[in-house]
Amino acid sequence: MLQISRLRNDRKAVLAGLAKRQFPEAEASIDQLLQLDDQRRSLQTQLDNMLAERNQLSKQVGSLFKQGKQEEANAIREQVNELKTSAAQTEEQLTAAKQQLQDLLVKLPNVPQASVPAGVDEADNEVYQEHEGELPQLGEGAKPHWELNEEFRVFDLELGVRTTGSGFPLFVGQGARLQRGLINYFLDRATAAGYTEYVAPLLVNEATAFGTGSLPDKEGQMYYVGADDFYLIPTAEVPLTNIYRDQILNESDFPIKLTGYTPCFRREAGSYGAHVRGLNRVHQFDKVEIVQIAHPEQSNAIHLQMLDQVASLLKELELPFRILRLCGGDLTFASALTYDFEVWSAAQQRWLEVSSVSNFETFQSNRMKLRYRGENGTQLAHTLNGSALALPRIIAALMENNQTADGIMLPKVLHPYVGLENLSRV
RNA sequence: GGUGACGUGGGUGAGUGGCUGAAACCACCGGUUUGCUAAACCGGCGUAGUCUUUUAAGGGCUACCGGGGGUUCGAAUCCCCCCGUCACCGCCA
Repeated sequence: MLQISRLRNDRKAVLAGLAKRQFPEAEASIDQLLQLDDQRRSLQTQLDNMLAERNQLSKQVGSLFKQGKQEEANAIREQVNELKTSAAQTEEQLTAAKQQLQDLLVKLPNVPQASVPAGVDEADNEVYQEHEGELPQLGEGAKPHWELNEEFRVFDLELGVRTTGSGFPLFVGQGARLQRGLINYFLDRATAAGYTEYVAPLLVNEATAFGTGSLPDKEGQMYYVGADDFYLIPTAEVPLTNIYRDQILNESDFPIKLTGYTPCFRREAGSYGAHVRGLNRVHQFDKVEIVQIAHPEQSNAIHLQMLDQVASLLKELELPFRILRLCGGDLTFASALTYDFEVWSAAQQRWLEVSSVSNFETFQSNRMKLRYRGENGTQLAHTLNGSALALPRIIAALMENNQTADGIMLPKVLHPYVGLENLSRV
């Protein structure tokens, strides 16, 4: 959520930023917001004045009663009663204005940073870091992971259909073991980098879903448990970042680094068709997330450190990858700057997104009221997060890129974690 | 799920209708004292909104004592609903 003061003081820059997102209604929206805010302030002042008068009169009533001046006291009581009626009206108007303001404000997406390229969709993303060297070539007969899976049975989608529905894979035997090994490996690397590990709830309340910006923007994309009014988390970012909701930190608390492994649940409504085969797109998947709460002046540097963290994982996994800087049109609602990591799938001959690392600046913290005490009083902190990493596509890429006649070779770093050097045909 | 007790500032904890945005203590910050550290002493110390030509520091007002609603001239204090914590009972991986 953007701050009204920013819309007011920095209108031009905000508009220029939002233009990169293909958000044509920005100008009308902002004008209306500023108008509503003027209205809100004037009503607030009116109401405050009425309440001040009421308070003062009420005090008089008290002392008049003590002096035994009943009649005078009763006269003032009358007066206050009249005042109460008009104050109630003003308050109603104020509440309405605030509500309108809020409803409009939460629909404005974050302002992209200057470095974000303008653009409509993923075709306009900018390659931030190209893959070094040649992309690996597989021999004749190389198979995509869903075909390999027929021989290796790493996962089972049909079993998922039986228990739940499409897009809920089960991992089986060596596949389950690989999954468990990857989670431990990712968590070990995160904690080694100073992130504190949490095991967080997978169901969150509305305030939490709102805090990170999943509501109202992604309402239909989250699974919702109506009986208890809970949402299934689409990422560990949601519970982890909200740990600090409504907090006022000290500058010395920075940086705050959190990590956690969770399953993630996404309805992915409307995303059927091409490129959703096998593990490419599923409703439930596992992910290790890293989150940082940062001082505003440090968030961009921290963002780059987080990129290094993710890059080092992919290097150790020996997977060819590149880093994209997302264009305005591809940026998620809450993000000011996002880098995507894509791993090359040699068998599918395409890049698969495996991680997204974003700086939200004050967009989430303004919703969460996550502040710190700084030199200029209390101000909003910055929040950042990234996947380090999401499992299914990593598994897909490992399967595809490392297929040999002797099985699927696992990178060295995973040997102790998985207890296997390669996956075998079953 | 049932019954009971409770929910006050970063913490402990006073406060049952006006003089309480809230005592006291602890923590924290600044200072005095001090070989160093500690102790002692003095001072400061909530958040948010709004108004204000405050040169700057600021000042005024409003709201907030789990959340929402009500009673009253006036609510942390009384009433109702909800949420949470704890204890016991029930159920249970």
